Amino acid sequence: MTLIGILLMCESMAGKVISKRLVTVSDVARSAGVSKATAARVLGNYSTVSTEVKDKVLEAAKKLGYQPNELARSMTTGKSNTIGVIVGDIENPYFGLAVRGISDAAASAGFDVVLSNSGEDLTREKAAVRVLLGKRVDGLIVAPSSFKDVEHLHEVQQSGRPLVLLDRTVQGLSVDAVVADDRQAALTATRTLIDAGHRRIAYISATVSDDPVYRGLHQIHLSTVMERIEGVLEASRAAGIESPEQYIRLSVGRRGKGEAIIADLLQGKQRPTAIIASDNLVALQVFKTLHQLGMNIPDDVSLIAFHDADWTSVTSPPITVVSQPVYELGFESAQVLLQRITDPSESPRCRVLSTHLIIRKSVAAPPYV
Amino acid sequence: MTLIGILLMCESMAGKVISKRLVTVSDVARSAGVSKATAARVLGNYSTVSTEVKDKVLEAAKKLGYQPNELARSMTTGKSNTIGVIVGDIENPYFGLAVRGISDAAASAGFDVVLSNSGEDLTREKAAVRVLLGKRVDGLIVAPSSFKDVEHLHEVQQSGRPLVLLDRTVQGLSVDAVVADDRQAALTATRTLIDAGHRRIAYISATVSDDPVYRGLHQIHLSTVMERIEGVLEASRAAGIESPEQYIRLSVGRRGKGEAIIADLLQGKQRPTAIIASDNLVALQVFKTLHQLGMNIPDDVSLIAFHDADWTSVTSPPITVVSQPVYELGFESAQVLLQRITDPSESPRCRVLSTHLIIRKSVAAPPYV
DNA sequence: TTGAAAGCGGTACCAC
DNA sequence: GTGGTACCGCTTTCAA
Repeated sequence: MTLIGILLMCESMAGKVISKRLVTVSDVARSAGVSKATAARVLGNYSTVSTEVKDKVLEAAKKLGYQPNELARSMTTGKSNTIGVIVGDIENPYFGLAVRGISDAAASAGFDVVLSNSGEDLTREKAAVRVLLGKRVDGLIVAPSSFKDVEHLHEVQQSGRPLVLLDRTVQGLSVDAVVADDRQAALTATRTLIDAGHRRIAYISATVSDDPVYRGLHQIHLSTVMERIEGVLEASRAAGIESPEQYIRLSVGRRGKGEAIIADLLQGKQRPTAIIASDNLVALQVFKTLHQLGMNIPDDVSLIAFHDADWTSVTSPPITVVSQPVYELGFESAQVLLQRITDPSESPRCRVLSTHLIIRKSVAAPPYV
Repeated sequence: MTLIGILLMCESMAGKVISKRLVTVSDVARSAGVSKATAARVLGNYSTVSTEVKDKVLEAAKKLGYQPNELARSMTTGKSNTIGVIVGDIENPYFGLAVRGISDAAASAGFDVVLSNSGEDLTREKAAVRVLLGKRVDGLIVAPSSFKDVEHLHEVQQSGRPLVLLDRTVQGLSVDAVVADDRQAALTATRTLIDAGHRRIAYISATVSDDPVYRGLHQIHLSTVMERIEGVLEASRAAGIESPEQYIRLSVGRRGKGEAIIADLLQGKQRPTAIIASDNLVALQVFKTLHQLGMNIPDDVSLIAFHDADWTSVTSPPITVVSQPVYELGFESAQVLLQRITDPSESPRCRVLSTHLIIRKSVAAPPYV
């Protein structure tokens, strides 16, 4: 019916269909025989208008198929009712779930979400920040791909729009953040393995690095990775394990030679007897590599993976995992952001959501102690 | 350095920090001692400006920390350089992957992506369409949650902005679409099971319905589901199987009593000997239920699942799957959309991307033939 | 309660 | 090559 209205209008205009020109407040006003201001008042429902005039305008609006131009609206008000989100990799179920948390929180507050994918690339992340800021989002949620280079995040703050960090923190910036207790999680996971008798424990991360062999913190760009490595090392050292860092490997991402790196690690003579995988993609690669090598979980190698993806319970053996409150991470970060948008006065806080270990069947005593 | 510029400016303004007011073209023009028009020309890099003036403007812009207001830009040009995307469930890795395809295609053409989540809810989908249209996206990619109710999609077309359907088609609307060959896929999967000796083949879908038992096509809202059911039934009938529809079940989604529905189905006296799962979430539930029931794959029940999620190869047994070109579905749909944005003249086409079966170990002969 | 008009921050067309 | 200015579609004073 609305559609018919549009068609009629278009055709009535000198007989030829004009589909480009959209219906504006002025059009509605003219059609309803009132001023533009009055029409605007009822269409944007602010101020007060007499009931009869209001009806008249509404009717005209419906007849013409009026749709407000949010761009124009945002331009005058300065608010877009939109929050920008920049994640590392939307293909990763981890972020998918977090984004749903964000969407849900935003939607229930009447906010829209604009999503950008940085691909864990700092350059793209910076570009995304510029774009989103350019679109005048009311606030930004970012999972920063580097905790070292934060100039662009600083610019967000300078623009006066609130910023919330998701999943990861950065250095040298006073900003709200919602993260998981990665250090503690790594500590717990490592201790669990140590308690089971392991002394050679590998941590395998997907984080990119020139060298897959860990040489030091300078290779690390993600706060989560750093936290976890520190957690692993702390637990190891507390147990008197010597040079535990020799078993750390990086760059085991989606597109790379991850399985080769894992195979190398497992074929050294002093091979690890247990592996902690930084996410389930890494866990998957460990699984496949182990299978190819004819090794068994948990008899030959024990495994603990970060992130309780739903499938980790149906493998054989089912995988012991660090369960992270991913949805909550997203939901909470959006909550914080919306709060800051409403009232920017409060000072930044870092919220740490806790994880817990879900014990399944992928951890056992090491093959030879 | 940019930041310092901003700070200086703010502080130089009567000593108090003014963070609200953003730098505009006029500000830059004034600072550079040129007209607004000239400044605009270099800042928006159109038309021609002498090199020296250009440098002067650029310098002033950098000093003040000018950031273009894309909203204003879009308003005058009528283009936002943004495409809107509405998917059913971003948490589903299937859509996550498709969205990455879309993002990649869009990014390489200099377009941004605004994402909305319908949650497979028609009302939310309609709202999302309105919002995105209101934000003046240049085009829309939608995975429609119903092929029957398409009024809102019609409105998109009426607005003059191109629309591309992703993964699913609708009825009564001439529109571009990029989908997989679901019917053919279901046909092939079913035949594979029939060839293995199965006569009682269940199709289990996540699509919501009041009644988990299939009574007829009127329960179905998704074109993909319809296509697949038809494929299953056609292959079954061709093999002389009687009333194959008795084994179809619906509503086995994330939040529901999916496992109970599956358990019921498997405990009937004429239980199916093979199952086709509509996605890997369903497959997962089948896996778990079977395990609880003490049944084995493939000895007691054979399984074929739609979507080759990475984990389906590490279960035991690894699952035979219908591999869908999900990333390509997204990438291609964006390509088509961008093409339509550039040149709206061509008439709509439906592109069907082909799937293929990946044989693994979850299919065997039925337990008793 | 209603109307007229001044912006918001750009673009684009017009003279000069 | 540059400057002046009329828009884009809406919100928001300010008067009437």
